[in-house]
Amino acid sequence: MKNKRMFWNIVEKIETLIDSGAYPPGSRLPPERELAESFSVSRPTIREAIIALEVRQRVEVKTSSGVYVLEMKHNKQDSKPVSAFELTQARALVEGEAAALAAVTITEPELVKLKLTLDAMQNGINAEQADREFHIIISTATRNNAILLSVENLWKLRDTREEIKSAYKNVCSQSDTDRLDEHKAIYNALKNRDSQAARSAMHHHFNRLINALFVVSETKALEEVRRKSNETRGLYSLSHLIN
Amino acid sequence: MKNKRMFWNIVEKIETLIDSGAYPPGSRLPPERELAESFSVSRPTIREAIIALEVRQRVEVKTSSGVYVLEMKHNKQDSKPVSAFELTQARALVEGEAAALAAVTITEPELVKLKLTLDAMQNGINAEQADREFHIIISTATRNNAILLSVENLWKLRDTREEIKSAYKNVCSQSDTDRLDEHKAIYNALKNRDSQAARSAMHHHFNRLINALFVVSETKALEEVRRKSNETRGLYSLSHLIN
DNA sequence: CGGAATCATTTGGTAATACCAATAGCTTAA
DNA sequence: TTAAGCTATTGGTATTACCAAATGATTCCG
Repeated sequence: MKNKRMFWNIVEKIETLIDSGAYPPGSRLPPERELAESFSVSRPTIREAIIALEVRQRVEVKTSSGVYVLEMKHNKQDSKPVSAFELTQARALVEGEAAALAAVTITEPELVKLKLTLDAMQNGINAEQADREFHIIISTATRNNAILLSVENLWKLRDTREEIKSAYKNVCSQSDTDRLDEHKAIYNALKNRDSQAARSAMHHHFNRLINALFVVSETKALEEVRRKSNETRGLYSLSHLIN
Repeated sequence: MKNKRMFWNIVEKIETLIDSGAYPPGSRLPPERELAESFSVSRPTIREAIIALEVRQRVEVKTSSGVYVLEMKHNKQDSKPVSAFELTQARALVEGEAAALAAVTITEPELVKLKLTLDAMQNGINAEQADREFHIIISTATRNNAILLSVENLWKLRDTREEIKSAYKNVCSQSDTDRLDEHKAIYNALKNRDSQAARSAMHHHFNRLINALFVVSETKALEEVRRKSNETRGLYSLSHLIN
């Protein structure tokens, strides 16, 4: 445990103090010497911790005046909560359009690479990796970096939210064959340069995912949760997109 | 100049050295004591600089071994070039779907707020601000934070890329009335809860934008050609032969 | 001769201390 | 009452020392 250097512990403690409200934004931290004594470490260690906090934009150091707590805007939790359902719906919309666009812009080499991810997934080796590549290749094939960035951002969202990751984990491990079939359908649509079919296949792909997520959440939840689930099902429906 | 604390200067110097290739990723930096001597500062100052670099994920410190340069993945390189065309196309797709979804989820208060942005735009006060609010309100109305985040990210892209900002500036300043009419069309579609119409109206909105961007870029390209031809005209001039 | 144990050196980690410079608050003098 | 100046506070930097872990060379044993 003590493998971490001392100053990281101090950083953690000070951050905890700040978050707890002991030192609200704008207020001044105790002098370095005091902190050193109260944490039973030397002053250099305290300085290192403060510098780490400064680089993280949690505090601002004013020479000869003190260390002041900053408002945390850009760095931390301005991130609105995003559920697995929201993420999936967003992916359906964005990647559906990406697929429709890619159908007319995808190149032969990219089709080959897509096929490779299908094979990898079929063989069960690195299925998750293959899944990600599949979607990224399609986004790249749009020849539009803004779209690629959007899709990548949604993946990043999936990676950073623990609850989303676990929800996806439950779903993906079950229905490997479904996923593979859907990827094949998307691939075929792209190969045929059929925008409509590509979009539709992508929508079905995510629609199945959303339903699976609901099944999982319903299975896991108690009666009351199930009731709420049914209420929100309408909210995240893709029915307006699916014929 | 020397207002900045010493260690920031050191951070800068070391980063420059790393970027210059003197210390490629994976390589080890000189020992702290050496760095201290070569930069003519004390060892604590070097340590502070290294800690700043560590927090920034530029280097990794291995106790008793050395500090090693990291691959810079997360921080930099999202610098894929994005043109105004790509951004606009992406916005058309994403916000088109957002509008279609919002048509069935938007609330009355949100419709009122949308109307207010129309009025503001009509009066010409803070037109840009009103424009942004219009699109953000619709994204919010989807009840999907993942979609809202995607739209916000695209706006952020617009704000951070200088060339995109100027391109948009040229276009927006011209066709105020077009933009207002299109916003009204979108608003009406949402008010009528017509998904198809909302998507279509949003697409038309961005389609006009793309066309306008083309006109601008063609104009600029023409100017560029003319400028270059004037340059080369001098270069290949025969005037010195002609009395 | 070769592999493994050992030891010394290197290198970062932490502490203690001293002094400097800028700030901020208080005191004092006009 | 106000402004000037002084002083204690506080961060900035340097120096020194010692510790612990990692590394590499050396040596010893099989």
